Amino acid sequence: MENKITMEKLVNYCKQYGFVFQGSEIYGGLANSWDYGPLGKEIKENIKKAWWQKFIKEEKNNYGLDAAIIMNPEVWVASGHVASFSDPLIDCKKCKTRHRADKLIEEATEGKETGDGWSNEKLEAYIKDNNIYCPNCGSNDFTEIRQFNLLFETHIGVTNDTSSKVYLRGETAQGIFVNFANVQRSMRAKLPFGIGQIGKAFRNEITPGNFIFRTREFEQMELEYFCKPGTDLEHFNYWKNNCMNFLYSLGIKKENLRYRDHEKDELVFYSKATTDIEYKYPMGWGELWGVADRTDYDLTTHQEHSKKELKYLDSETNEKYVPYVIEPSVGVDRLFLAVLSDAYTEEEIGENDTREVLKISPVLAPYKVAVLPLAKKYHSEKADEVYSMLSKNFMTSYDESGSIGKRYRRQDAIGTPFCITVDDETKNNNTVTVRNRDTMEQETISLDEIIDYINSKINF
RNA sequence: GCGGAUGUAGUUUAAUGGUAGAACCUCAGCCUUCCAAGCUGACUACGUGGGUUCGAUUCCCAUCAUCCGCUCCA
Repeated sequence: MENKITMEKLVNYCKQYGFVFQGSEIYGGLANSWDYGPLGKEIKENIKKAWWQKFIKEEKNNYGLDAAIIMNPEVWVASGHVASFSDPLIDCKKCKTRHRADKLIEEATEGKETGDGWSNEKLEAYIKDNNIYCPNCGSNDFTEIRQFNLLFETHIGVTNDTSSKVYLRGETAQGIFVNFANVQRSMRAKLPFGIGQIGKAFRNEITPGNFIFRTREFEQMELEYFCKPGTDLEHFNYWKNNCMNFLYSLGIKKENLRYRDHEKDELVFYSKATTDIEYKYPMGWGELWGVADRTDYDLTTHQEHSKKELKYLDSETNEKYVPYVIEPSVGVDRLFLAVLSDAYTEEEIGENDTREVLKISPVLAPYKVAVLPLAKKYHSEKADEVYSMLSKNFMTSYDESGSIGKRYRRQDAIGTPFCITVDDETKNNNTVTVRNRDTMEQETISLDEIIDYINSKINF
């Protein structure tokens, strides 16, 4: 039975309840920028906390890092981002198709000229002088070449001279690679070990879209797991499984998850093998988590460019080598999108009655508990006390407006797992009624036990 | 970046060359002691900027944003 939410509905839902708003909305927005509202911020934080718990805290040999967003620009030259993040693109004025200028030349000359490393002027001149035609419509009326560099550029200092040009990081991974030796030494780490990082990355995507699925500013949770060459496949498979199990543990439905191995011709140049964990988003299957065997590409290239040795001395064999690295990389925003679209449900209860329920894991729920005085007039004061007590332990919501049923529905819609009703019994016997989001069942619990009770249900 | 479509309260929508009506939501009051009750009232909208016109939410242009397709996707 498919109960899949449409993207349009999800966007409205997110706005309505304060999960995600359009960025800079009162100024007409900014394309593909989104702001996380009060509830979205909580979920995002919980997602990051869960990842950190699983991939850093609970792994004996994994360490955390928080590297700078703006790095020495040489980092991006070394990594290959500056060169291959930018393609010389050219548009056919007649049929409006877009082509890569170097590929046009390569195809037209059947490989005699590749256009590799040519300046834009040279590419343009060659296309003009040699009457290279648009493969789509046969015209040779092209626009000028435009360089699309996926890295955001900015400048350090007040003058915009090129020497001060820097980039916003296009991935958090490079911060890890350049700190490989620092972490290894300071933590006295032995292979295999991992370094993980959560942080923002920036890419000037040509076509972002699908809500928060692809944006120009996004947050990554990346682990770089360093290992001895030759053992990489074993670790690759281990992390593939681990990532999938993590998703299961967050309550994401198995039928909405799958592995997809990259084909040989699809692999990026540095990678030996890549498997995506895909999720069935409202718009269809799409990448959620990429697990890549990056070999020793990154450390080797940084070693060459920085002239600093990034080898590991294996104390067992007395060998020195550049470790291989397995990279499981997931976007916080994509995981957020997956979690929300997976949890959103419209449930029929009784005849002609539905309730909106966010069946999100209690671990990720923005509010863990809501305090509801049964009758505002008689129970608000006591409910305040209960709120004060709970809010020291949990994200707690408070609502005294409307009927009790209405308030349950509001909490259902934002995924609060427990509603605590304060009534005369609370005043007289120190007990509250706890109502469960999923079962809609109630039980009576003493106020003395309530914190332990909730804790037992929401811990990861 | 190209092509197409769209743009009215938070949401869904109605009508109109003479500045807009509703439903849901929200809020307040009355009522109400456990699953969207009722009554009364309140708040809130023509994406933005130009142009045509006596007068534009309506027509035209630009712009911004969203959606679909193309392109791209370290």
